[in-house]
Amino acid sequence: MLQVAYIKQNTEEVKRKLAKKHFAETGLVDLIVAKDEERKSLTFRFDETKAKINAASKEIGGLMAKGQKEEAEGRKREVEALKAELQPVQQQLDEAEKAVHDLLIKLPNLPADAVPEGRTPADNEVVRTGGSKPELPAGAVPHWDLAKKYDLIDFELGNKITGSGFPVYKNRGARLQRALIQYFLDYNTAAGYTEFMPPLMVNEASAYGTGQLPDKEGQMYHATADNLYLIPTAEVPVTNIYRDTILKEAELPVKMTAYTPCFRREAGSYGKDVRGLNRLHQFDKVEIVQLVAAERSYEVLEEMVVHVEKLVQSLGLPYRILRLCGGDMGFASALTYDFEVYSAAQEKWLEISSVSNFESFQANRMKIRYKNNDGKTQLAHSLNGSSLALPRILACLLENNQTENGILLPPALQPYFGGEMI
RNA sequence: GGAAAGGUGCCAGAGCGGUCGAAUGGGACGGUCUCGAAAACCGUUGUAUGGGCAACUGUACCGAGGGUUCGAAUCCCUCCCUUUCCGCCA
Repeated sequence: MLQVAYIKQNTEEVKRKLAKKHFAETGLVDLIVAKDEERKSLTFRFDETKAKINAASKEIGGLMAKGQKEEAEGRKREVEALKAELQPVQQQLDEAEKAVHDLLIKLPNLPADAVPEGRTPADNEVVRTGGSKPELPAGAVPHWDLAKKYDLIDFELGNKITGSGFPVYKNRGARLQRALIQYFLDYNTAAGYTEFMPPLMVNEASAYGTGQLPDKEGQMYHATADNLYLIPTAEVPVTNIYRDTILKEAELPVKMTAYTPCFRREAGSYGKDVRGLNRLHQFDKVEIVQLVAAERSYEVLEEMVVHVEKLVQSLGLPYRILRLCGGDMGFASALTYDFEVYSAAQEKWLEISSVSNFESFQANRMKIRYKNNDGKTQLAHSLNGSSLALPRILACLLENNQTENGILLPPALQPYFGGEMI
């Protein structure tokens, strides 16, 4: 959520930046400014009247103590009148506050200057590429065939137990998942991230905090009997650890990592790219989250990108890093880098990580603040990224490393898996 | 699921319906002392939002939302949550 004060001071800039994100309703900006002015003057009137009432009530206390009953009664009638006067003001004030808030949460975060212009994924900017596309042996097949051939994943069984998009990993497929999770977590903790195992269900306040609610409600599985949501990413419970807290600047940066399954209803998913592991309702992911001082967030973003990049490199996968254009970015993000790896048999780039700086957008919703060294309290900046999402990594590992004798695992993974080949 | 208790500041923990933003203790921070540290002593230790150049000051906030009252942390109602005991159970 953007800060009203910022919007009021930089109205034109806000509109221009929203346009870059292809946010259509820039008229909301003027509405917010107007509503907030209304809120402010109502607040003034409310406070003024309330101050009179409080003062009079105090006097009544004194008069009663001295036994001056008639005087007290007189003051009481005055207060009654003031209260009648206050009542409609209070009502209007409540409405104005709610209106400002309801408008504010409709605005997406502003894109950073580095964000490329553009509307669709085709406009994303390739920042770097690495690795090289492998020469596949004759008769190379996509991962869903390999998964069957080596008995690693049973998609049909998942259909039976739950439904499509819930694969069952088995044998060395399950073992490889475990190895990847362990490897990713070790890699992250070695870089100073503290490991968490958070709840996989969150309450409304948490889902609101990271921006899943109110707009993206359809994306989450909702346990209505208890009003809890299955997490679409570890970002939700992990970032919410610090909801409503004021840190000391010395405590920053807060670096957290967590492995969790992620659940996505993907309500609006188009029937494309859904084969095999490409798009699932439940998948595993290791996430990294940082809370940092405002001045440092872009520096940290680059650090996180390099961190993820080295991890991808260690898996020996061909990859590219994209800077997302205004139209393709997420609602809450100010700058996002997507990582894609090349799935050689499908001949497709698959997104396996998204690293974003949210600046103070999430922190403002969650009230994550820090007291800086001058003693001033301000909003922290939050960042997160996948490090990494498992299914598509698995798909690439299988496809890119297939040989006639089996699948050769990258050296970094072998000790975790306990073998070289599948 | 049944029964009971309770939700107050960073934590613990007081709080006859009026002067309570809230005692006290601990912690943290600053200072005195010290070669340095500990101890001791002194001081500081809210958030949000208005007004003011500032000093300062108004308002709101004691789980959330309503209500009673001139006045609510204190009384009433609803909801949420926590703890303990019983039941069930990995």
